[in-house]
Amino acid sequence: MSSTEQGPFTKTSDFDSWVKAVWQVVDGIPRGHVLTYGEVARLAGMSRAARRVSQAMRRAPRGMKLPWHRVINVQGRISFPQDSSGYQRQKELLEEEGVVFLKGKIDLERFGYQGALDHLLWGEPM
DNA sequence: GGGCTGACCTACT
DNA sequence: CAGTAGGCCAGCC
Repeated sequence: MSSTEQGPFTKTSDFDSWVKAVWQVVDGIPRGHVLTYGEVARLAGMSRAARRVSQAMRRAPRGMKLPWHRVINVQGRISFPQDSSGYQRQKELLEEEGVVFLKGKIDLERFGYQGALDHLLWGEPM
C-alpha cells in the first residue's frame, strides 16, 4: 500500500478511460449549475488533473452534446480569452440557464454543486 | 529523448 | 485584488 496514492489512473493507457469518466461527470451537471475544472477532475478520479479536463472535453464527439459550458475555472471565470468567440458563446449559454455574471465572475457559492447543497441545508443567503 | 504549450490549481507576496 | 512561482501531465513538434 503506497501512502502517496494519486488515483486509479497511473498508466497512459488509462487516460482514455478517464476521459470517458470526465464526459459522464460533465454530462451530469444540472442545468443552471457549474463545476470547476478541478472538481470535474476529482469526481472523475484524478484530483490533480484539472488541466487535462479541457483536453478531455475537446475530444468529445459533436453528437454527444456535452454541456461543456458548465465547466469554469476556480475563480468563477470563463477560461477563454475575453475577446474570443468561445468566451461569448459560453457566457450566453450560461446566462440562458439563469447563471448570473457579476463583474465577469460567477458566484460559485451559489451556482456550484457545493453551493447548491449549502443552500439546501442553510437556506438562501440574503 | 528533449522542450514547449495549455478551456488549470494552490500558495505566496 | 493583482501578479508571480511552482506543480501538474498529455500532446505535439
